[in-house]
Amino acid sequence: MTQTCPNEETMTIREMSAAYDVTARTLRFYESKELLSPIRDGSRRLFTRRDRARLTLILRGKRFGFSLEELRQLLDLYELEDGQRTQLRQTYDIARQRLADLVRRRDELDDAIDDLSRQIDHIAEALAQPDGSGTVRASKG
Amino acid sequence: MTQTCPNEETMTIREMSAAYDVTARTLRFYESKELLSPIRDGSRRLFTRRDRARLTLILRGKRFGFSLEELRQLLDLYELEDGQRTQLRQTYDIARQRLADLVRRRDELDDAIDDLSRQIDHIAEALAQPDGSGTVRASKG
DNA sequence: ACGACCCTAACGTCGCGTAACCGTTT
DNA sequence: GAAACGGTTACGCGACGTTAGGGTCG
Repeated sequence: MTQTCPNEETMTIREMSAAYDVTARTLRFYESKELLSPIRDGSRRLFTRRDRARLTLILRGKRFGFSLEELRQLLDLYELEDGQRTQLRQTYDIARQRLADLVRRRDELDDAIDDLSRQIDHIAEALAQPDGSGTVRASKG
Repeated sequence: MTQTCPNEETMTIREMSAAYDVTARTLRFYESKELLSPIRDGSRRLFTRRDRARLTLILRGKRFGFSLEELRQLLDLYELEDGQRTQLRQTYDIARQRLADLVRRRDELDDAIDDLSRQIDHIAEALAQPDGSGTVRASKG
């Protein structure tokens, strides 16, 4: 053992990927994008509490539709000066923007679901027909 | 004019992109993926009614969450022998699969929207605080 | 000779997955 | 000596965007 445990709070890449259900590749990728910055034990990565906090935010943020680049910027803002009014304001604004985007996306998805449901019903009807009365043609609108 | 108008029904790439609100690049890309097959006037593309019908389906399909490859297959099925039972069956099955996917995605989106809304409320509270009582820290989950 | 339009070819983007190949530790 | 972990490099996908460079009209 060169230095098996420099700090009880650190985790190996395996432990991280198990704990957060992401691949090791993803963790390395996030490091390369400067979203995480694990310390090193030789060549091996050791992820700190800070990395874990950031990863939590990253994974959440992704669910919100943030891009990794946007998340990096947000994390850096948090890091810079925590609780600072201006940054918080920016985060708030960006978050509200995102929310609006998500809602818009969902509405589109709703439309798509309605449309596809109707299409499926039409196909079902056509399938129920005894013979090829050939009225399936996809146009009409 | 070498052959300005071989058919009144054809459209140039510009006309297409204007009519369907897609870029010329997209149309060329779709041709390269064999989703469209415009005829040529020299090197220039002329899009036929058939191309337009297909593009309509493609753009719809994309809203349904179909990939271009899936759409190509579906279009080819339609083309092959219209109204044929087996193909219709396949289309139906694929469409139902897609629908399930879309619904799952929407549910996730709903969750994300709820989460983000709550986050925004928290930030709003923090912003309402008179001083930096520093309780913004993103963890807690 | 000019702009407006067209073309092809090919690299850039995003978020990783998936090898491939190598070294170290157990 | 082989399994199980770690590492780096680098190509692949999907759906185009984006130069770069050149041809063809009126």
